[in-house]
Amino acid sequence: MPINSFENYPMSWKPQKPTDKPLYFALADQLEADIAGGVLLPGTKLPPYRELADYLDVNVSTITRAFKVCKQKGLLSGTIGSGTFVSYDTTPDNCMTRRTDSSFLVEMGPIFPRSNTTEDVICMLKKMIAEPDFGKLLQYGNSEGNAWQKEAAIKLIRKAGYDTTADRLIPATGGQNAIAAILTGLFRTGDRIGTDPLTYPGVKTTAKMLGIELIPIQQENDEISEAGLLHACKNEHIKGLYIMPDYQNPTTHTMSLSGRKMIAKTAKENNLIVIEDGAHSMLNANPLPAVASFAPEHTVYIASLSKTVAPGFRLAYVISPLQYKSLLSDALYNINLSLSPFLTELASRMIASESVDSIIEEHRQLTKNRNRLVNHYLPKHLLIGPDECIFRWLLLPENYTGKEFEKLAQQAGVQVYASERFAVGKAKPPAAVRIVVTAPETMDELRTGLEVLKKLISNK
Amino acid sequence: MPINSFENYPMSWKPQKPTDKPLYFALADQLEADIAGGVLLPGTKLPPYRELADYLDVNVSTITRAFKVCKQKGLLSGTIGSGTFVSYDTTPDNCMTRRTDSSFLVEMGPIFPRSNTTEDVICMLKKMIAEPDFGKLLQYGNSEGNAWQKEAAIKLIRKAGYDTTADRLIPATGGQNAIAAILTGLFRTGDRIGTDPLTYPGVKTTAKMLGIELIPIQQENDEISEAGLLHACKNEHIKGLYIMPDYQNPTTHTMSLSGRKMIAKTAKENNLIVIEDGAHSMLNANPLPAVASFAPEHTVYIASLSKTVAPGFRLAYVISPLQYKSLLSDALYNINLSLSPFLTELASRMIASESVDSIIEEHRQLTKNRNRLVNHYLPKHLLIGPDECIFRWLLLPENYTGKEFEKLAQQAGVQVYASERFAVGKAKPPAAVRIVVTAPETMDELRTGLEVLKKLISNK
DNA sequence: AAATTTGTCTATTTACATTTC
DNA sequence: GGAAATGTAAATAGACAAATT
Repeated sequence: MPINSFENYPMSWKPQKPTDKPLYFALADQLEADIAGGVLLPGTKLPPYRELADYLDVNVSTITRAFKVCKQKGLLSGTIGSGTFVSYDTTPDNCMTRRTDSSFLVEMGPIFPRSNTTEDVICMLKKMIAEPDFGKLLQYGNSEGNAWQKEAAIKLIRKAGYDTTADRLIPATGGQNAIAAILTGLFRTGDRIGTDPLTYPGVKTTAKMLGIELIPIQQENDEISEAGLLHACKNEHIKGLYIMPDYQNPTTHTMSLSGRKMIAKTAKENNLIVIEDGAHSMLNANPLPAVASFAPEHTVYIASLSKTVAPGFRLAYVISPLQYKSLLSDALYNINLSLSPFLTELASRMIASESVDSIIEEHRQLTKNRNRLVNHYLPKHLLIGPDECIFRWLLLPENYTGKEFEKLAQQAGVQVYASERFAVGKAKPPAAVRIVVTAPETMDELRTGLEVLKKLISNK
Repeated sequence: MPINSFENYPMSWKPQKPTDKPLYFALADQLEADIAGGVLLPGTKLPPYRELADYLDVNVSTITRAFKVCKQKGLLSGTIGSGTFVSYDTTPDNCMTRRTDSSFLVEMGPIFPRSNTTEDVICMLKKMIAEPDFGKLLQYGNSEGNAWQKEAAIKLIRKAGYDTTADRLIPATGGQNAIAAILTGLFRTGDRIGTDPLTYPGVKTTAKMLGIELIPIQQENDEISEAGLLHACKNEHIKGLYIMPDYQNPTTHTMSLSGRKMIAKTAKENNLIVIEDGAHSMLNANPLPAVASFAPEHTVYIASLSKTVAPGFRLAYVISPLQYKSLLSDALYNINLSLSPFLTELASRMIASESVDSIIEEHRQLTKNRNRLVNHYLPKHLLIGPDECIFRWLLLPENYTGKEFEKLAQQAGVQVYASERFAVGKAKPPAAVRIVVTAPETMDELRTGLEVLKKLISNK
């Protein structure tokens, strides 16, 4: 029997004690239902384990076990000393690809590059078809890709700030595919990975699916701090760290050289697996060296070739430390079996072609042009991010939350993504939204969208 | 302190008690190392939990926990009453795609279809390139695929024995990709899935990676028996069942109508998720109805379109019960983001084209022709499987194990796959190998391979 | 047929380390 | 700066159920 009566003490959550199901299981279920049902709001502090245990007349460990289930689902986030909180990173609708039913919306939500390579691709295709060996590309391929394809990739990746070798390359069908393979191949349910407090939602959903806990790392000057990282290594036992050093999604922040070196050093000293997502590194004409350059044996680098050069071709490379190569190869094999040799060949030829530099440059120009329009419409002091970045981070006036703004914008016909979509853990996300400047089909559409956003901001 | 001295009792495994690491962890590690190192051979019976606990002077539960880790890795397999055994399903080299360095080998190991559609594809490509909307196929696609593509797929899947609707279809990049998505989306670490005692290795490796335990189901007349399935539901708490009803890999068995109905019925009654792999269903000109036909709300059907019609195009469809649709869509999104719209369009057009029937028929003829040659070389009483199947199951004479035979064949220049590669759990796999008759590039190569196999069989 | 063997599972015990106040 | 609050995790206890003998 409970010793104290808690009827006088306000408890933020009062679960029922079940009779049929296992206790820990039933508690986890109730908690999940109450979070989903809005009974428990993000940021809510839950009662201490011992208090709950006392209230239900069970042992502390039973509470621990119940809460662990929810933590692996990304619903809770706790710290010794301060307590357990409901996470902000609930992701009801996280779809990042274009909705089919929303042609009436100005789309500035999901990240779409806008590069027109149609003519070049057609030209390349015609050449390929005419070659005598074309038929071979329609059979099953080997899983590795061939030598010249890798060399072409290496040449391109060098431009993104990482100089590597062919024996470390493993092809994947796009950056998200690479992330999924890395998380399944190198991590297991219950493992923890550090991230920025706001991070790419594709990592959030995948980690959630696999039961991997994401731990937000404390920042300083908008990037991961040494103290925060060390703290997470020591106290949260993180096994890996996911970062996007160039034009971080969604904050657009580019990590300093010293920050990169610090992460490399810390990774080596604490045997961390750094997952470095180079998704946007190619946008930069003069990128800083990748973290992988400083710690190649502790960094898995993701080079997404589809973004600028060959959109829609679904080709990325994982550049693996030698120690993890076979695990990663196996994981990619388990997920994909093999890539389409035809598509790989086509994408590789595009990458290796003479026009590749001009394609990239053209894309940069287009992005700058669009951003000029964005700068024109939106107030400078609220708009974060350089003109080369294909998305911007828009801070909101007082009394808006990102979520509210997203909804209002949607009602006004413009899709943007609120900061809540990117939030990891219990910390309240800032009032901000991400706007993808290259997503609207035309300049006119972009203008329409910006006008709506401008009006919404001025209203408050 | 241990009460008894076990020095007089032979214990099949005597672990060290560690001092530094956690007990359960260290024990799991030792066990894994000893299995990998050959100290513990497949089939070995380990000491009972209580005996080990007594010997190490720890609690039974500690042993349970240590062994659980290994079970999730597929290394152990235990039953109440009979004890714990080292599994046969160790998979050192399970790569099913063509090796790059083995052009000197006659390849009859991995499953390659051999269908020549080059001319048709070139024709289709030329048409597509000329169309004004071609450029759209090079952008990011929506994740769902469009309506006519789905209709084309449905028409084809109907020929494989399952009549379904477009709202259940989710595209994937090939059958293995579909399996990975189903296992990550609908199952979690620690869940159990029933399989045939010999099953497709792609499921084995993926399950192992995800910590999902595969439970072999007892058979009767070469297919899963009702008693065996019920037993696994009740006692092993399986949450799913993986089956390949047509030309089962590797035994070539095609499941009876009553077997299909039994599985559908049992799945409904026990709320099982049946994963029905239709990989080879299209090989059959008159297939029986799919299990999914009898239990559409409990069966996730995998329709692999790449195998016969569009090899190398990496297109498959997951046909999902409505209750699991969003979980599976999310999982495929997390793994792939989206498919290449270009490749999907190309493959879909091939599937929808008028020549699709003749392509399939041609492939069937080719397979039959090759199998006639196989029948000619190998003894009838050892050779399992119909002439329409692209692989055969070769029983071996006494004193061979599959593994030994595979090795000898390899040394003689022929690659086949031993039964051990397909084995699940502790049961000793039969002495047999799988030979893929469509894998060799030419008829001559096939003949060369068969001559080698024939000689090896006669020698003993 | 009953007793014994054997694995499974939830909940508890206990020690521990960090953060907060 | 020390005590209290708080979460973590390994190991144990004990009830349970199936398979074997």
